[in-house]
Amino acid sequence: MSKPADPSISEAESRVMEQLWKRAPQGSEDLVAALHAGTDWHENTVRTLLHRLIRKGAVHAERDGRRYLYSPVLTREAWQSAESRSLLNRVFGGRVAPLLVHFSCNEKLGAKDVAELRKLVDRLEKKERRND
Amino acid sequence: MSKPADPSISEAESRVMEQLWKRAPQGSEDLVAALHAGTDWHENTVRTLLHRLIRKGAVHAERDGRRYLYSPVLTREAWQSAESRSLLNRVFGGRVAPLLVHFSCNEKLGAKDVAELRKLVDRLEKKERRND
DNA sequence: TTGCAAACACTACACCTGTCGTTTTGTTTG
DNA sequence: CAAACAAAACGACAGGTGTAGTGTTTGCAA
Repeated sequence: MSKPADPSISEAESRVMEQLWKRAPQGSEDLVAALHAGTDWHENTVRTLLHRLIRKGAVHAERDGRRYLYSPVLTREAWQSAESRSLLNRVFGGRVAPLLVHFSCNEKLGAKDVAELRKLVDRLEKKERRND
Repeated sequence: MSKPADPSISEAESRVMEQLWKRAPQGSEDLVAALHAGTDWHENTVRTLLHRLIRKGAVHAERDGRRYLYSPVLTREAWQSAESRSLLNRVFGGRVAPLLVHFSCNEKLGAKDVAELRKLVDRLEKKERRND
């Protein structure tokens, strides 16, 4: 039943995960290439990060002839959830509203974003009325 | 003109900042007491964190007789902004909407939160209409 | 079978963090 | 003034991170 994959992924490690979330499984050569465009990491750097991710249970490696194919175990959604929750607790005392207000006020929201938000609020209010 | 106070505050350090944001200036004794309730940190731990915060430019210390009084330089808002932006970029590719959707869907929002959100959306829409 | 390059594994190292222990120093008081 | 004490400064140490260098295995070509 393999541990729940401790999601304490470091910044650099998350870059590797991003590649794996885009496409999997991948050999390290592809990963190195993809990451070299954008980070200039040495190929050993990528391998080290892969090892650490495997040790953390976030990535799975299976042999394929002379090399390995790597796949993500931790899902992007689970990671986003964990990171978001961490921010929420660390920075906003666990309360969602201040965070939403902060983002809405301080980040530029396009019309699309606002529309999205409005739909959301509508849904939330409907749900609320339903089970009050 | 003192540097802009690199906001890379660690988890433990932020606990100290929280105390200073509540009340400032404070002597280390008060800080130690306040933090001991809740963290069980040794008094030297708190002092070390204070020093690191000073070195980072996030806290200012001024002599007061035989001890120091500490005050925050970095504001809570600036810190929240920096942390939020970091999450946004690291985890959500810099796009706000997915983040808002994530929080709204995955965290339990109380009626108060929803009301808050609604006011927000109203304001945003009004602003939008005003300058379109 | 043997040697080679590719792919992988192991080691390194400096800096950050969490968490104190130890030494210095500036004050207060006998 | 000197001893004692408290506050602060400095040092420490293990574990994580960013970023690689060096050693080792191995499937394949000759």
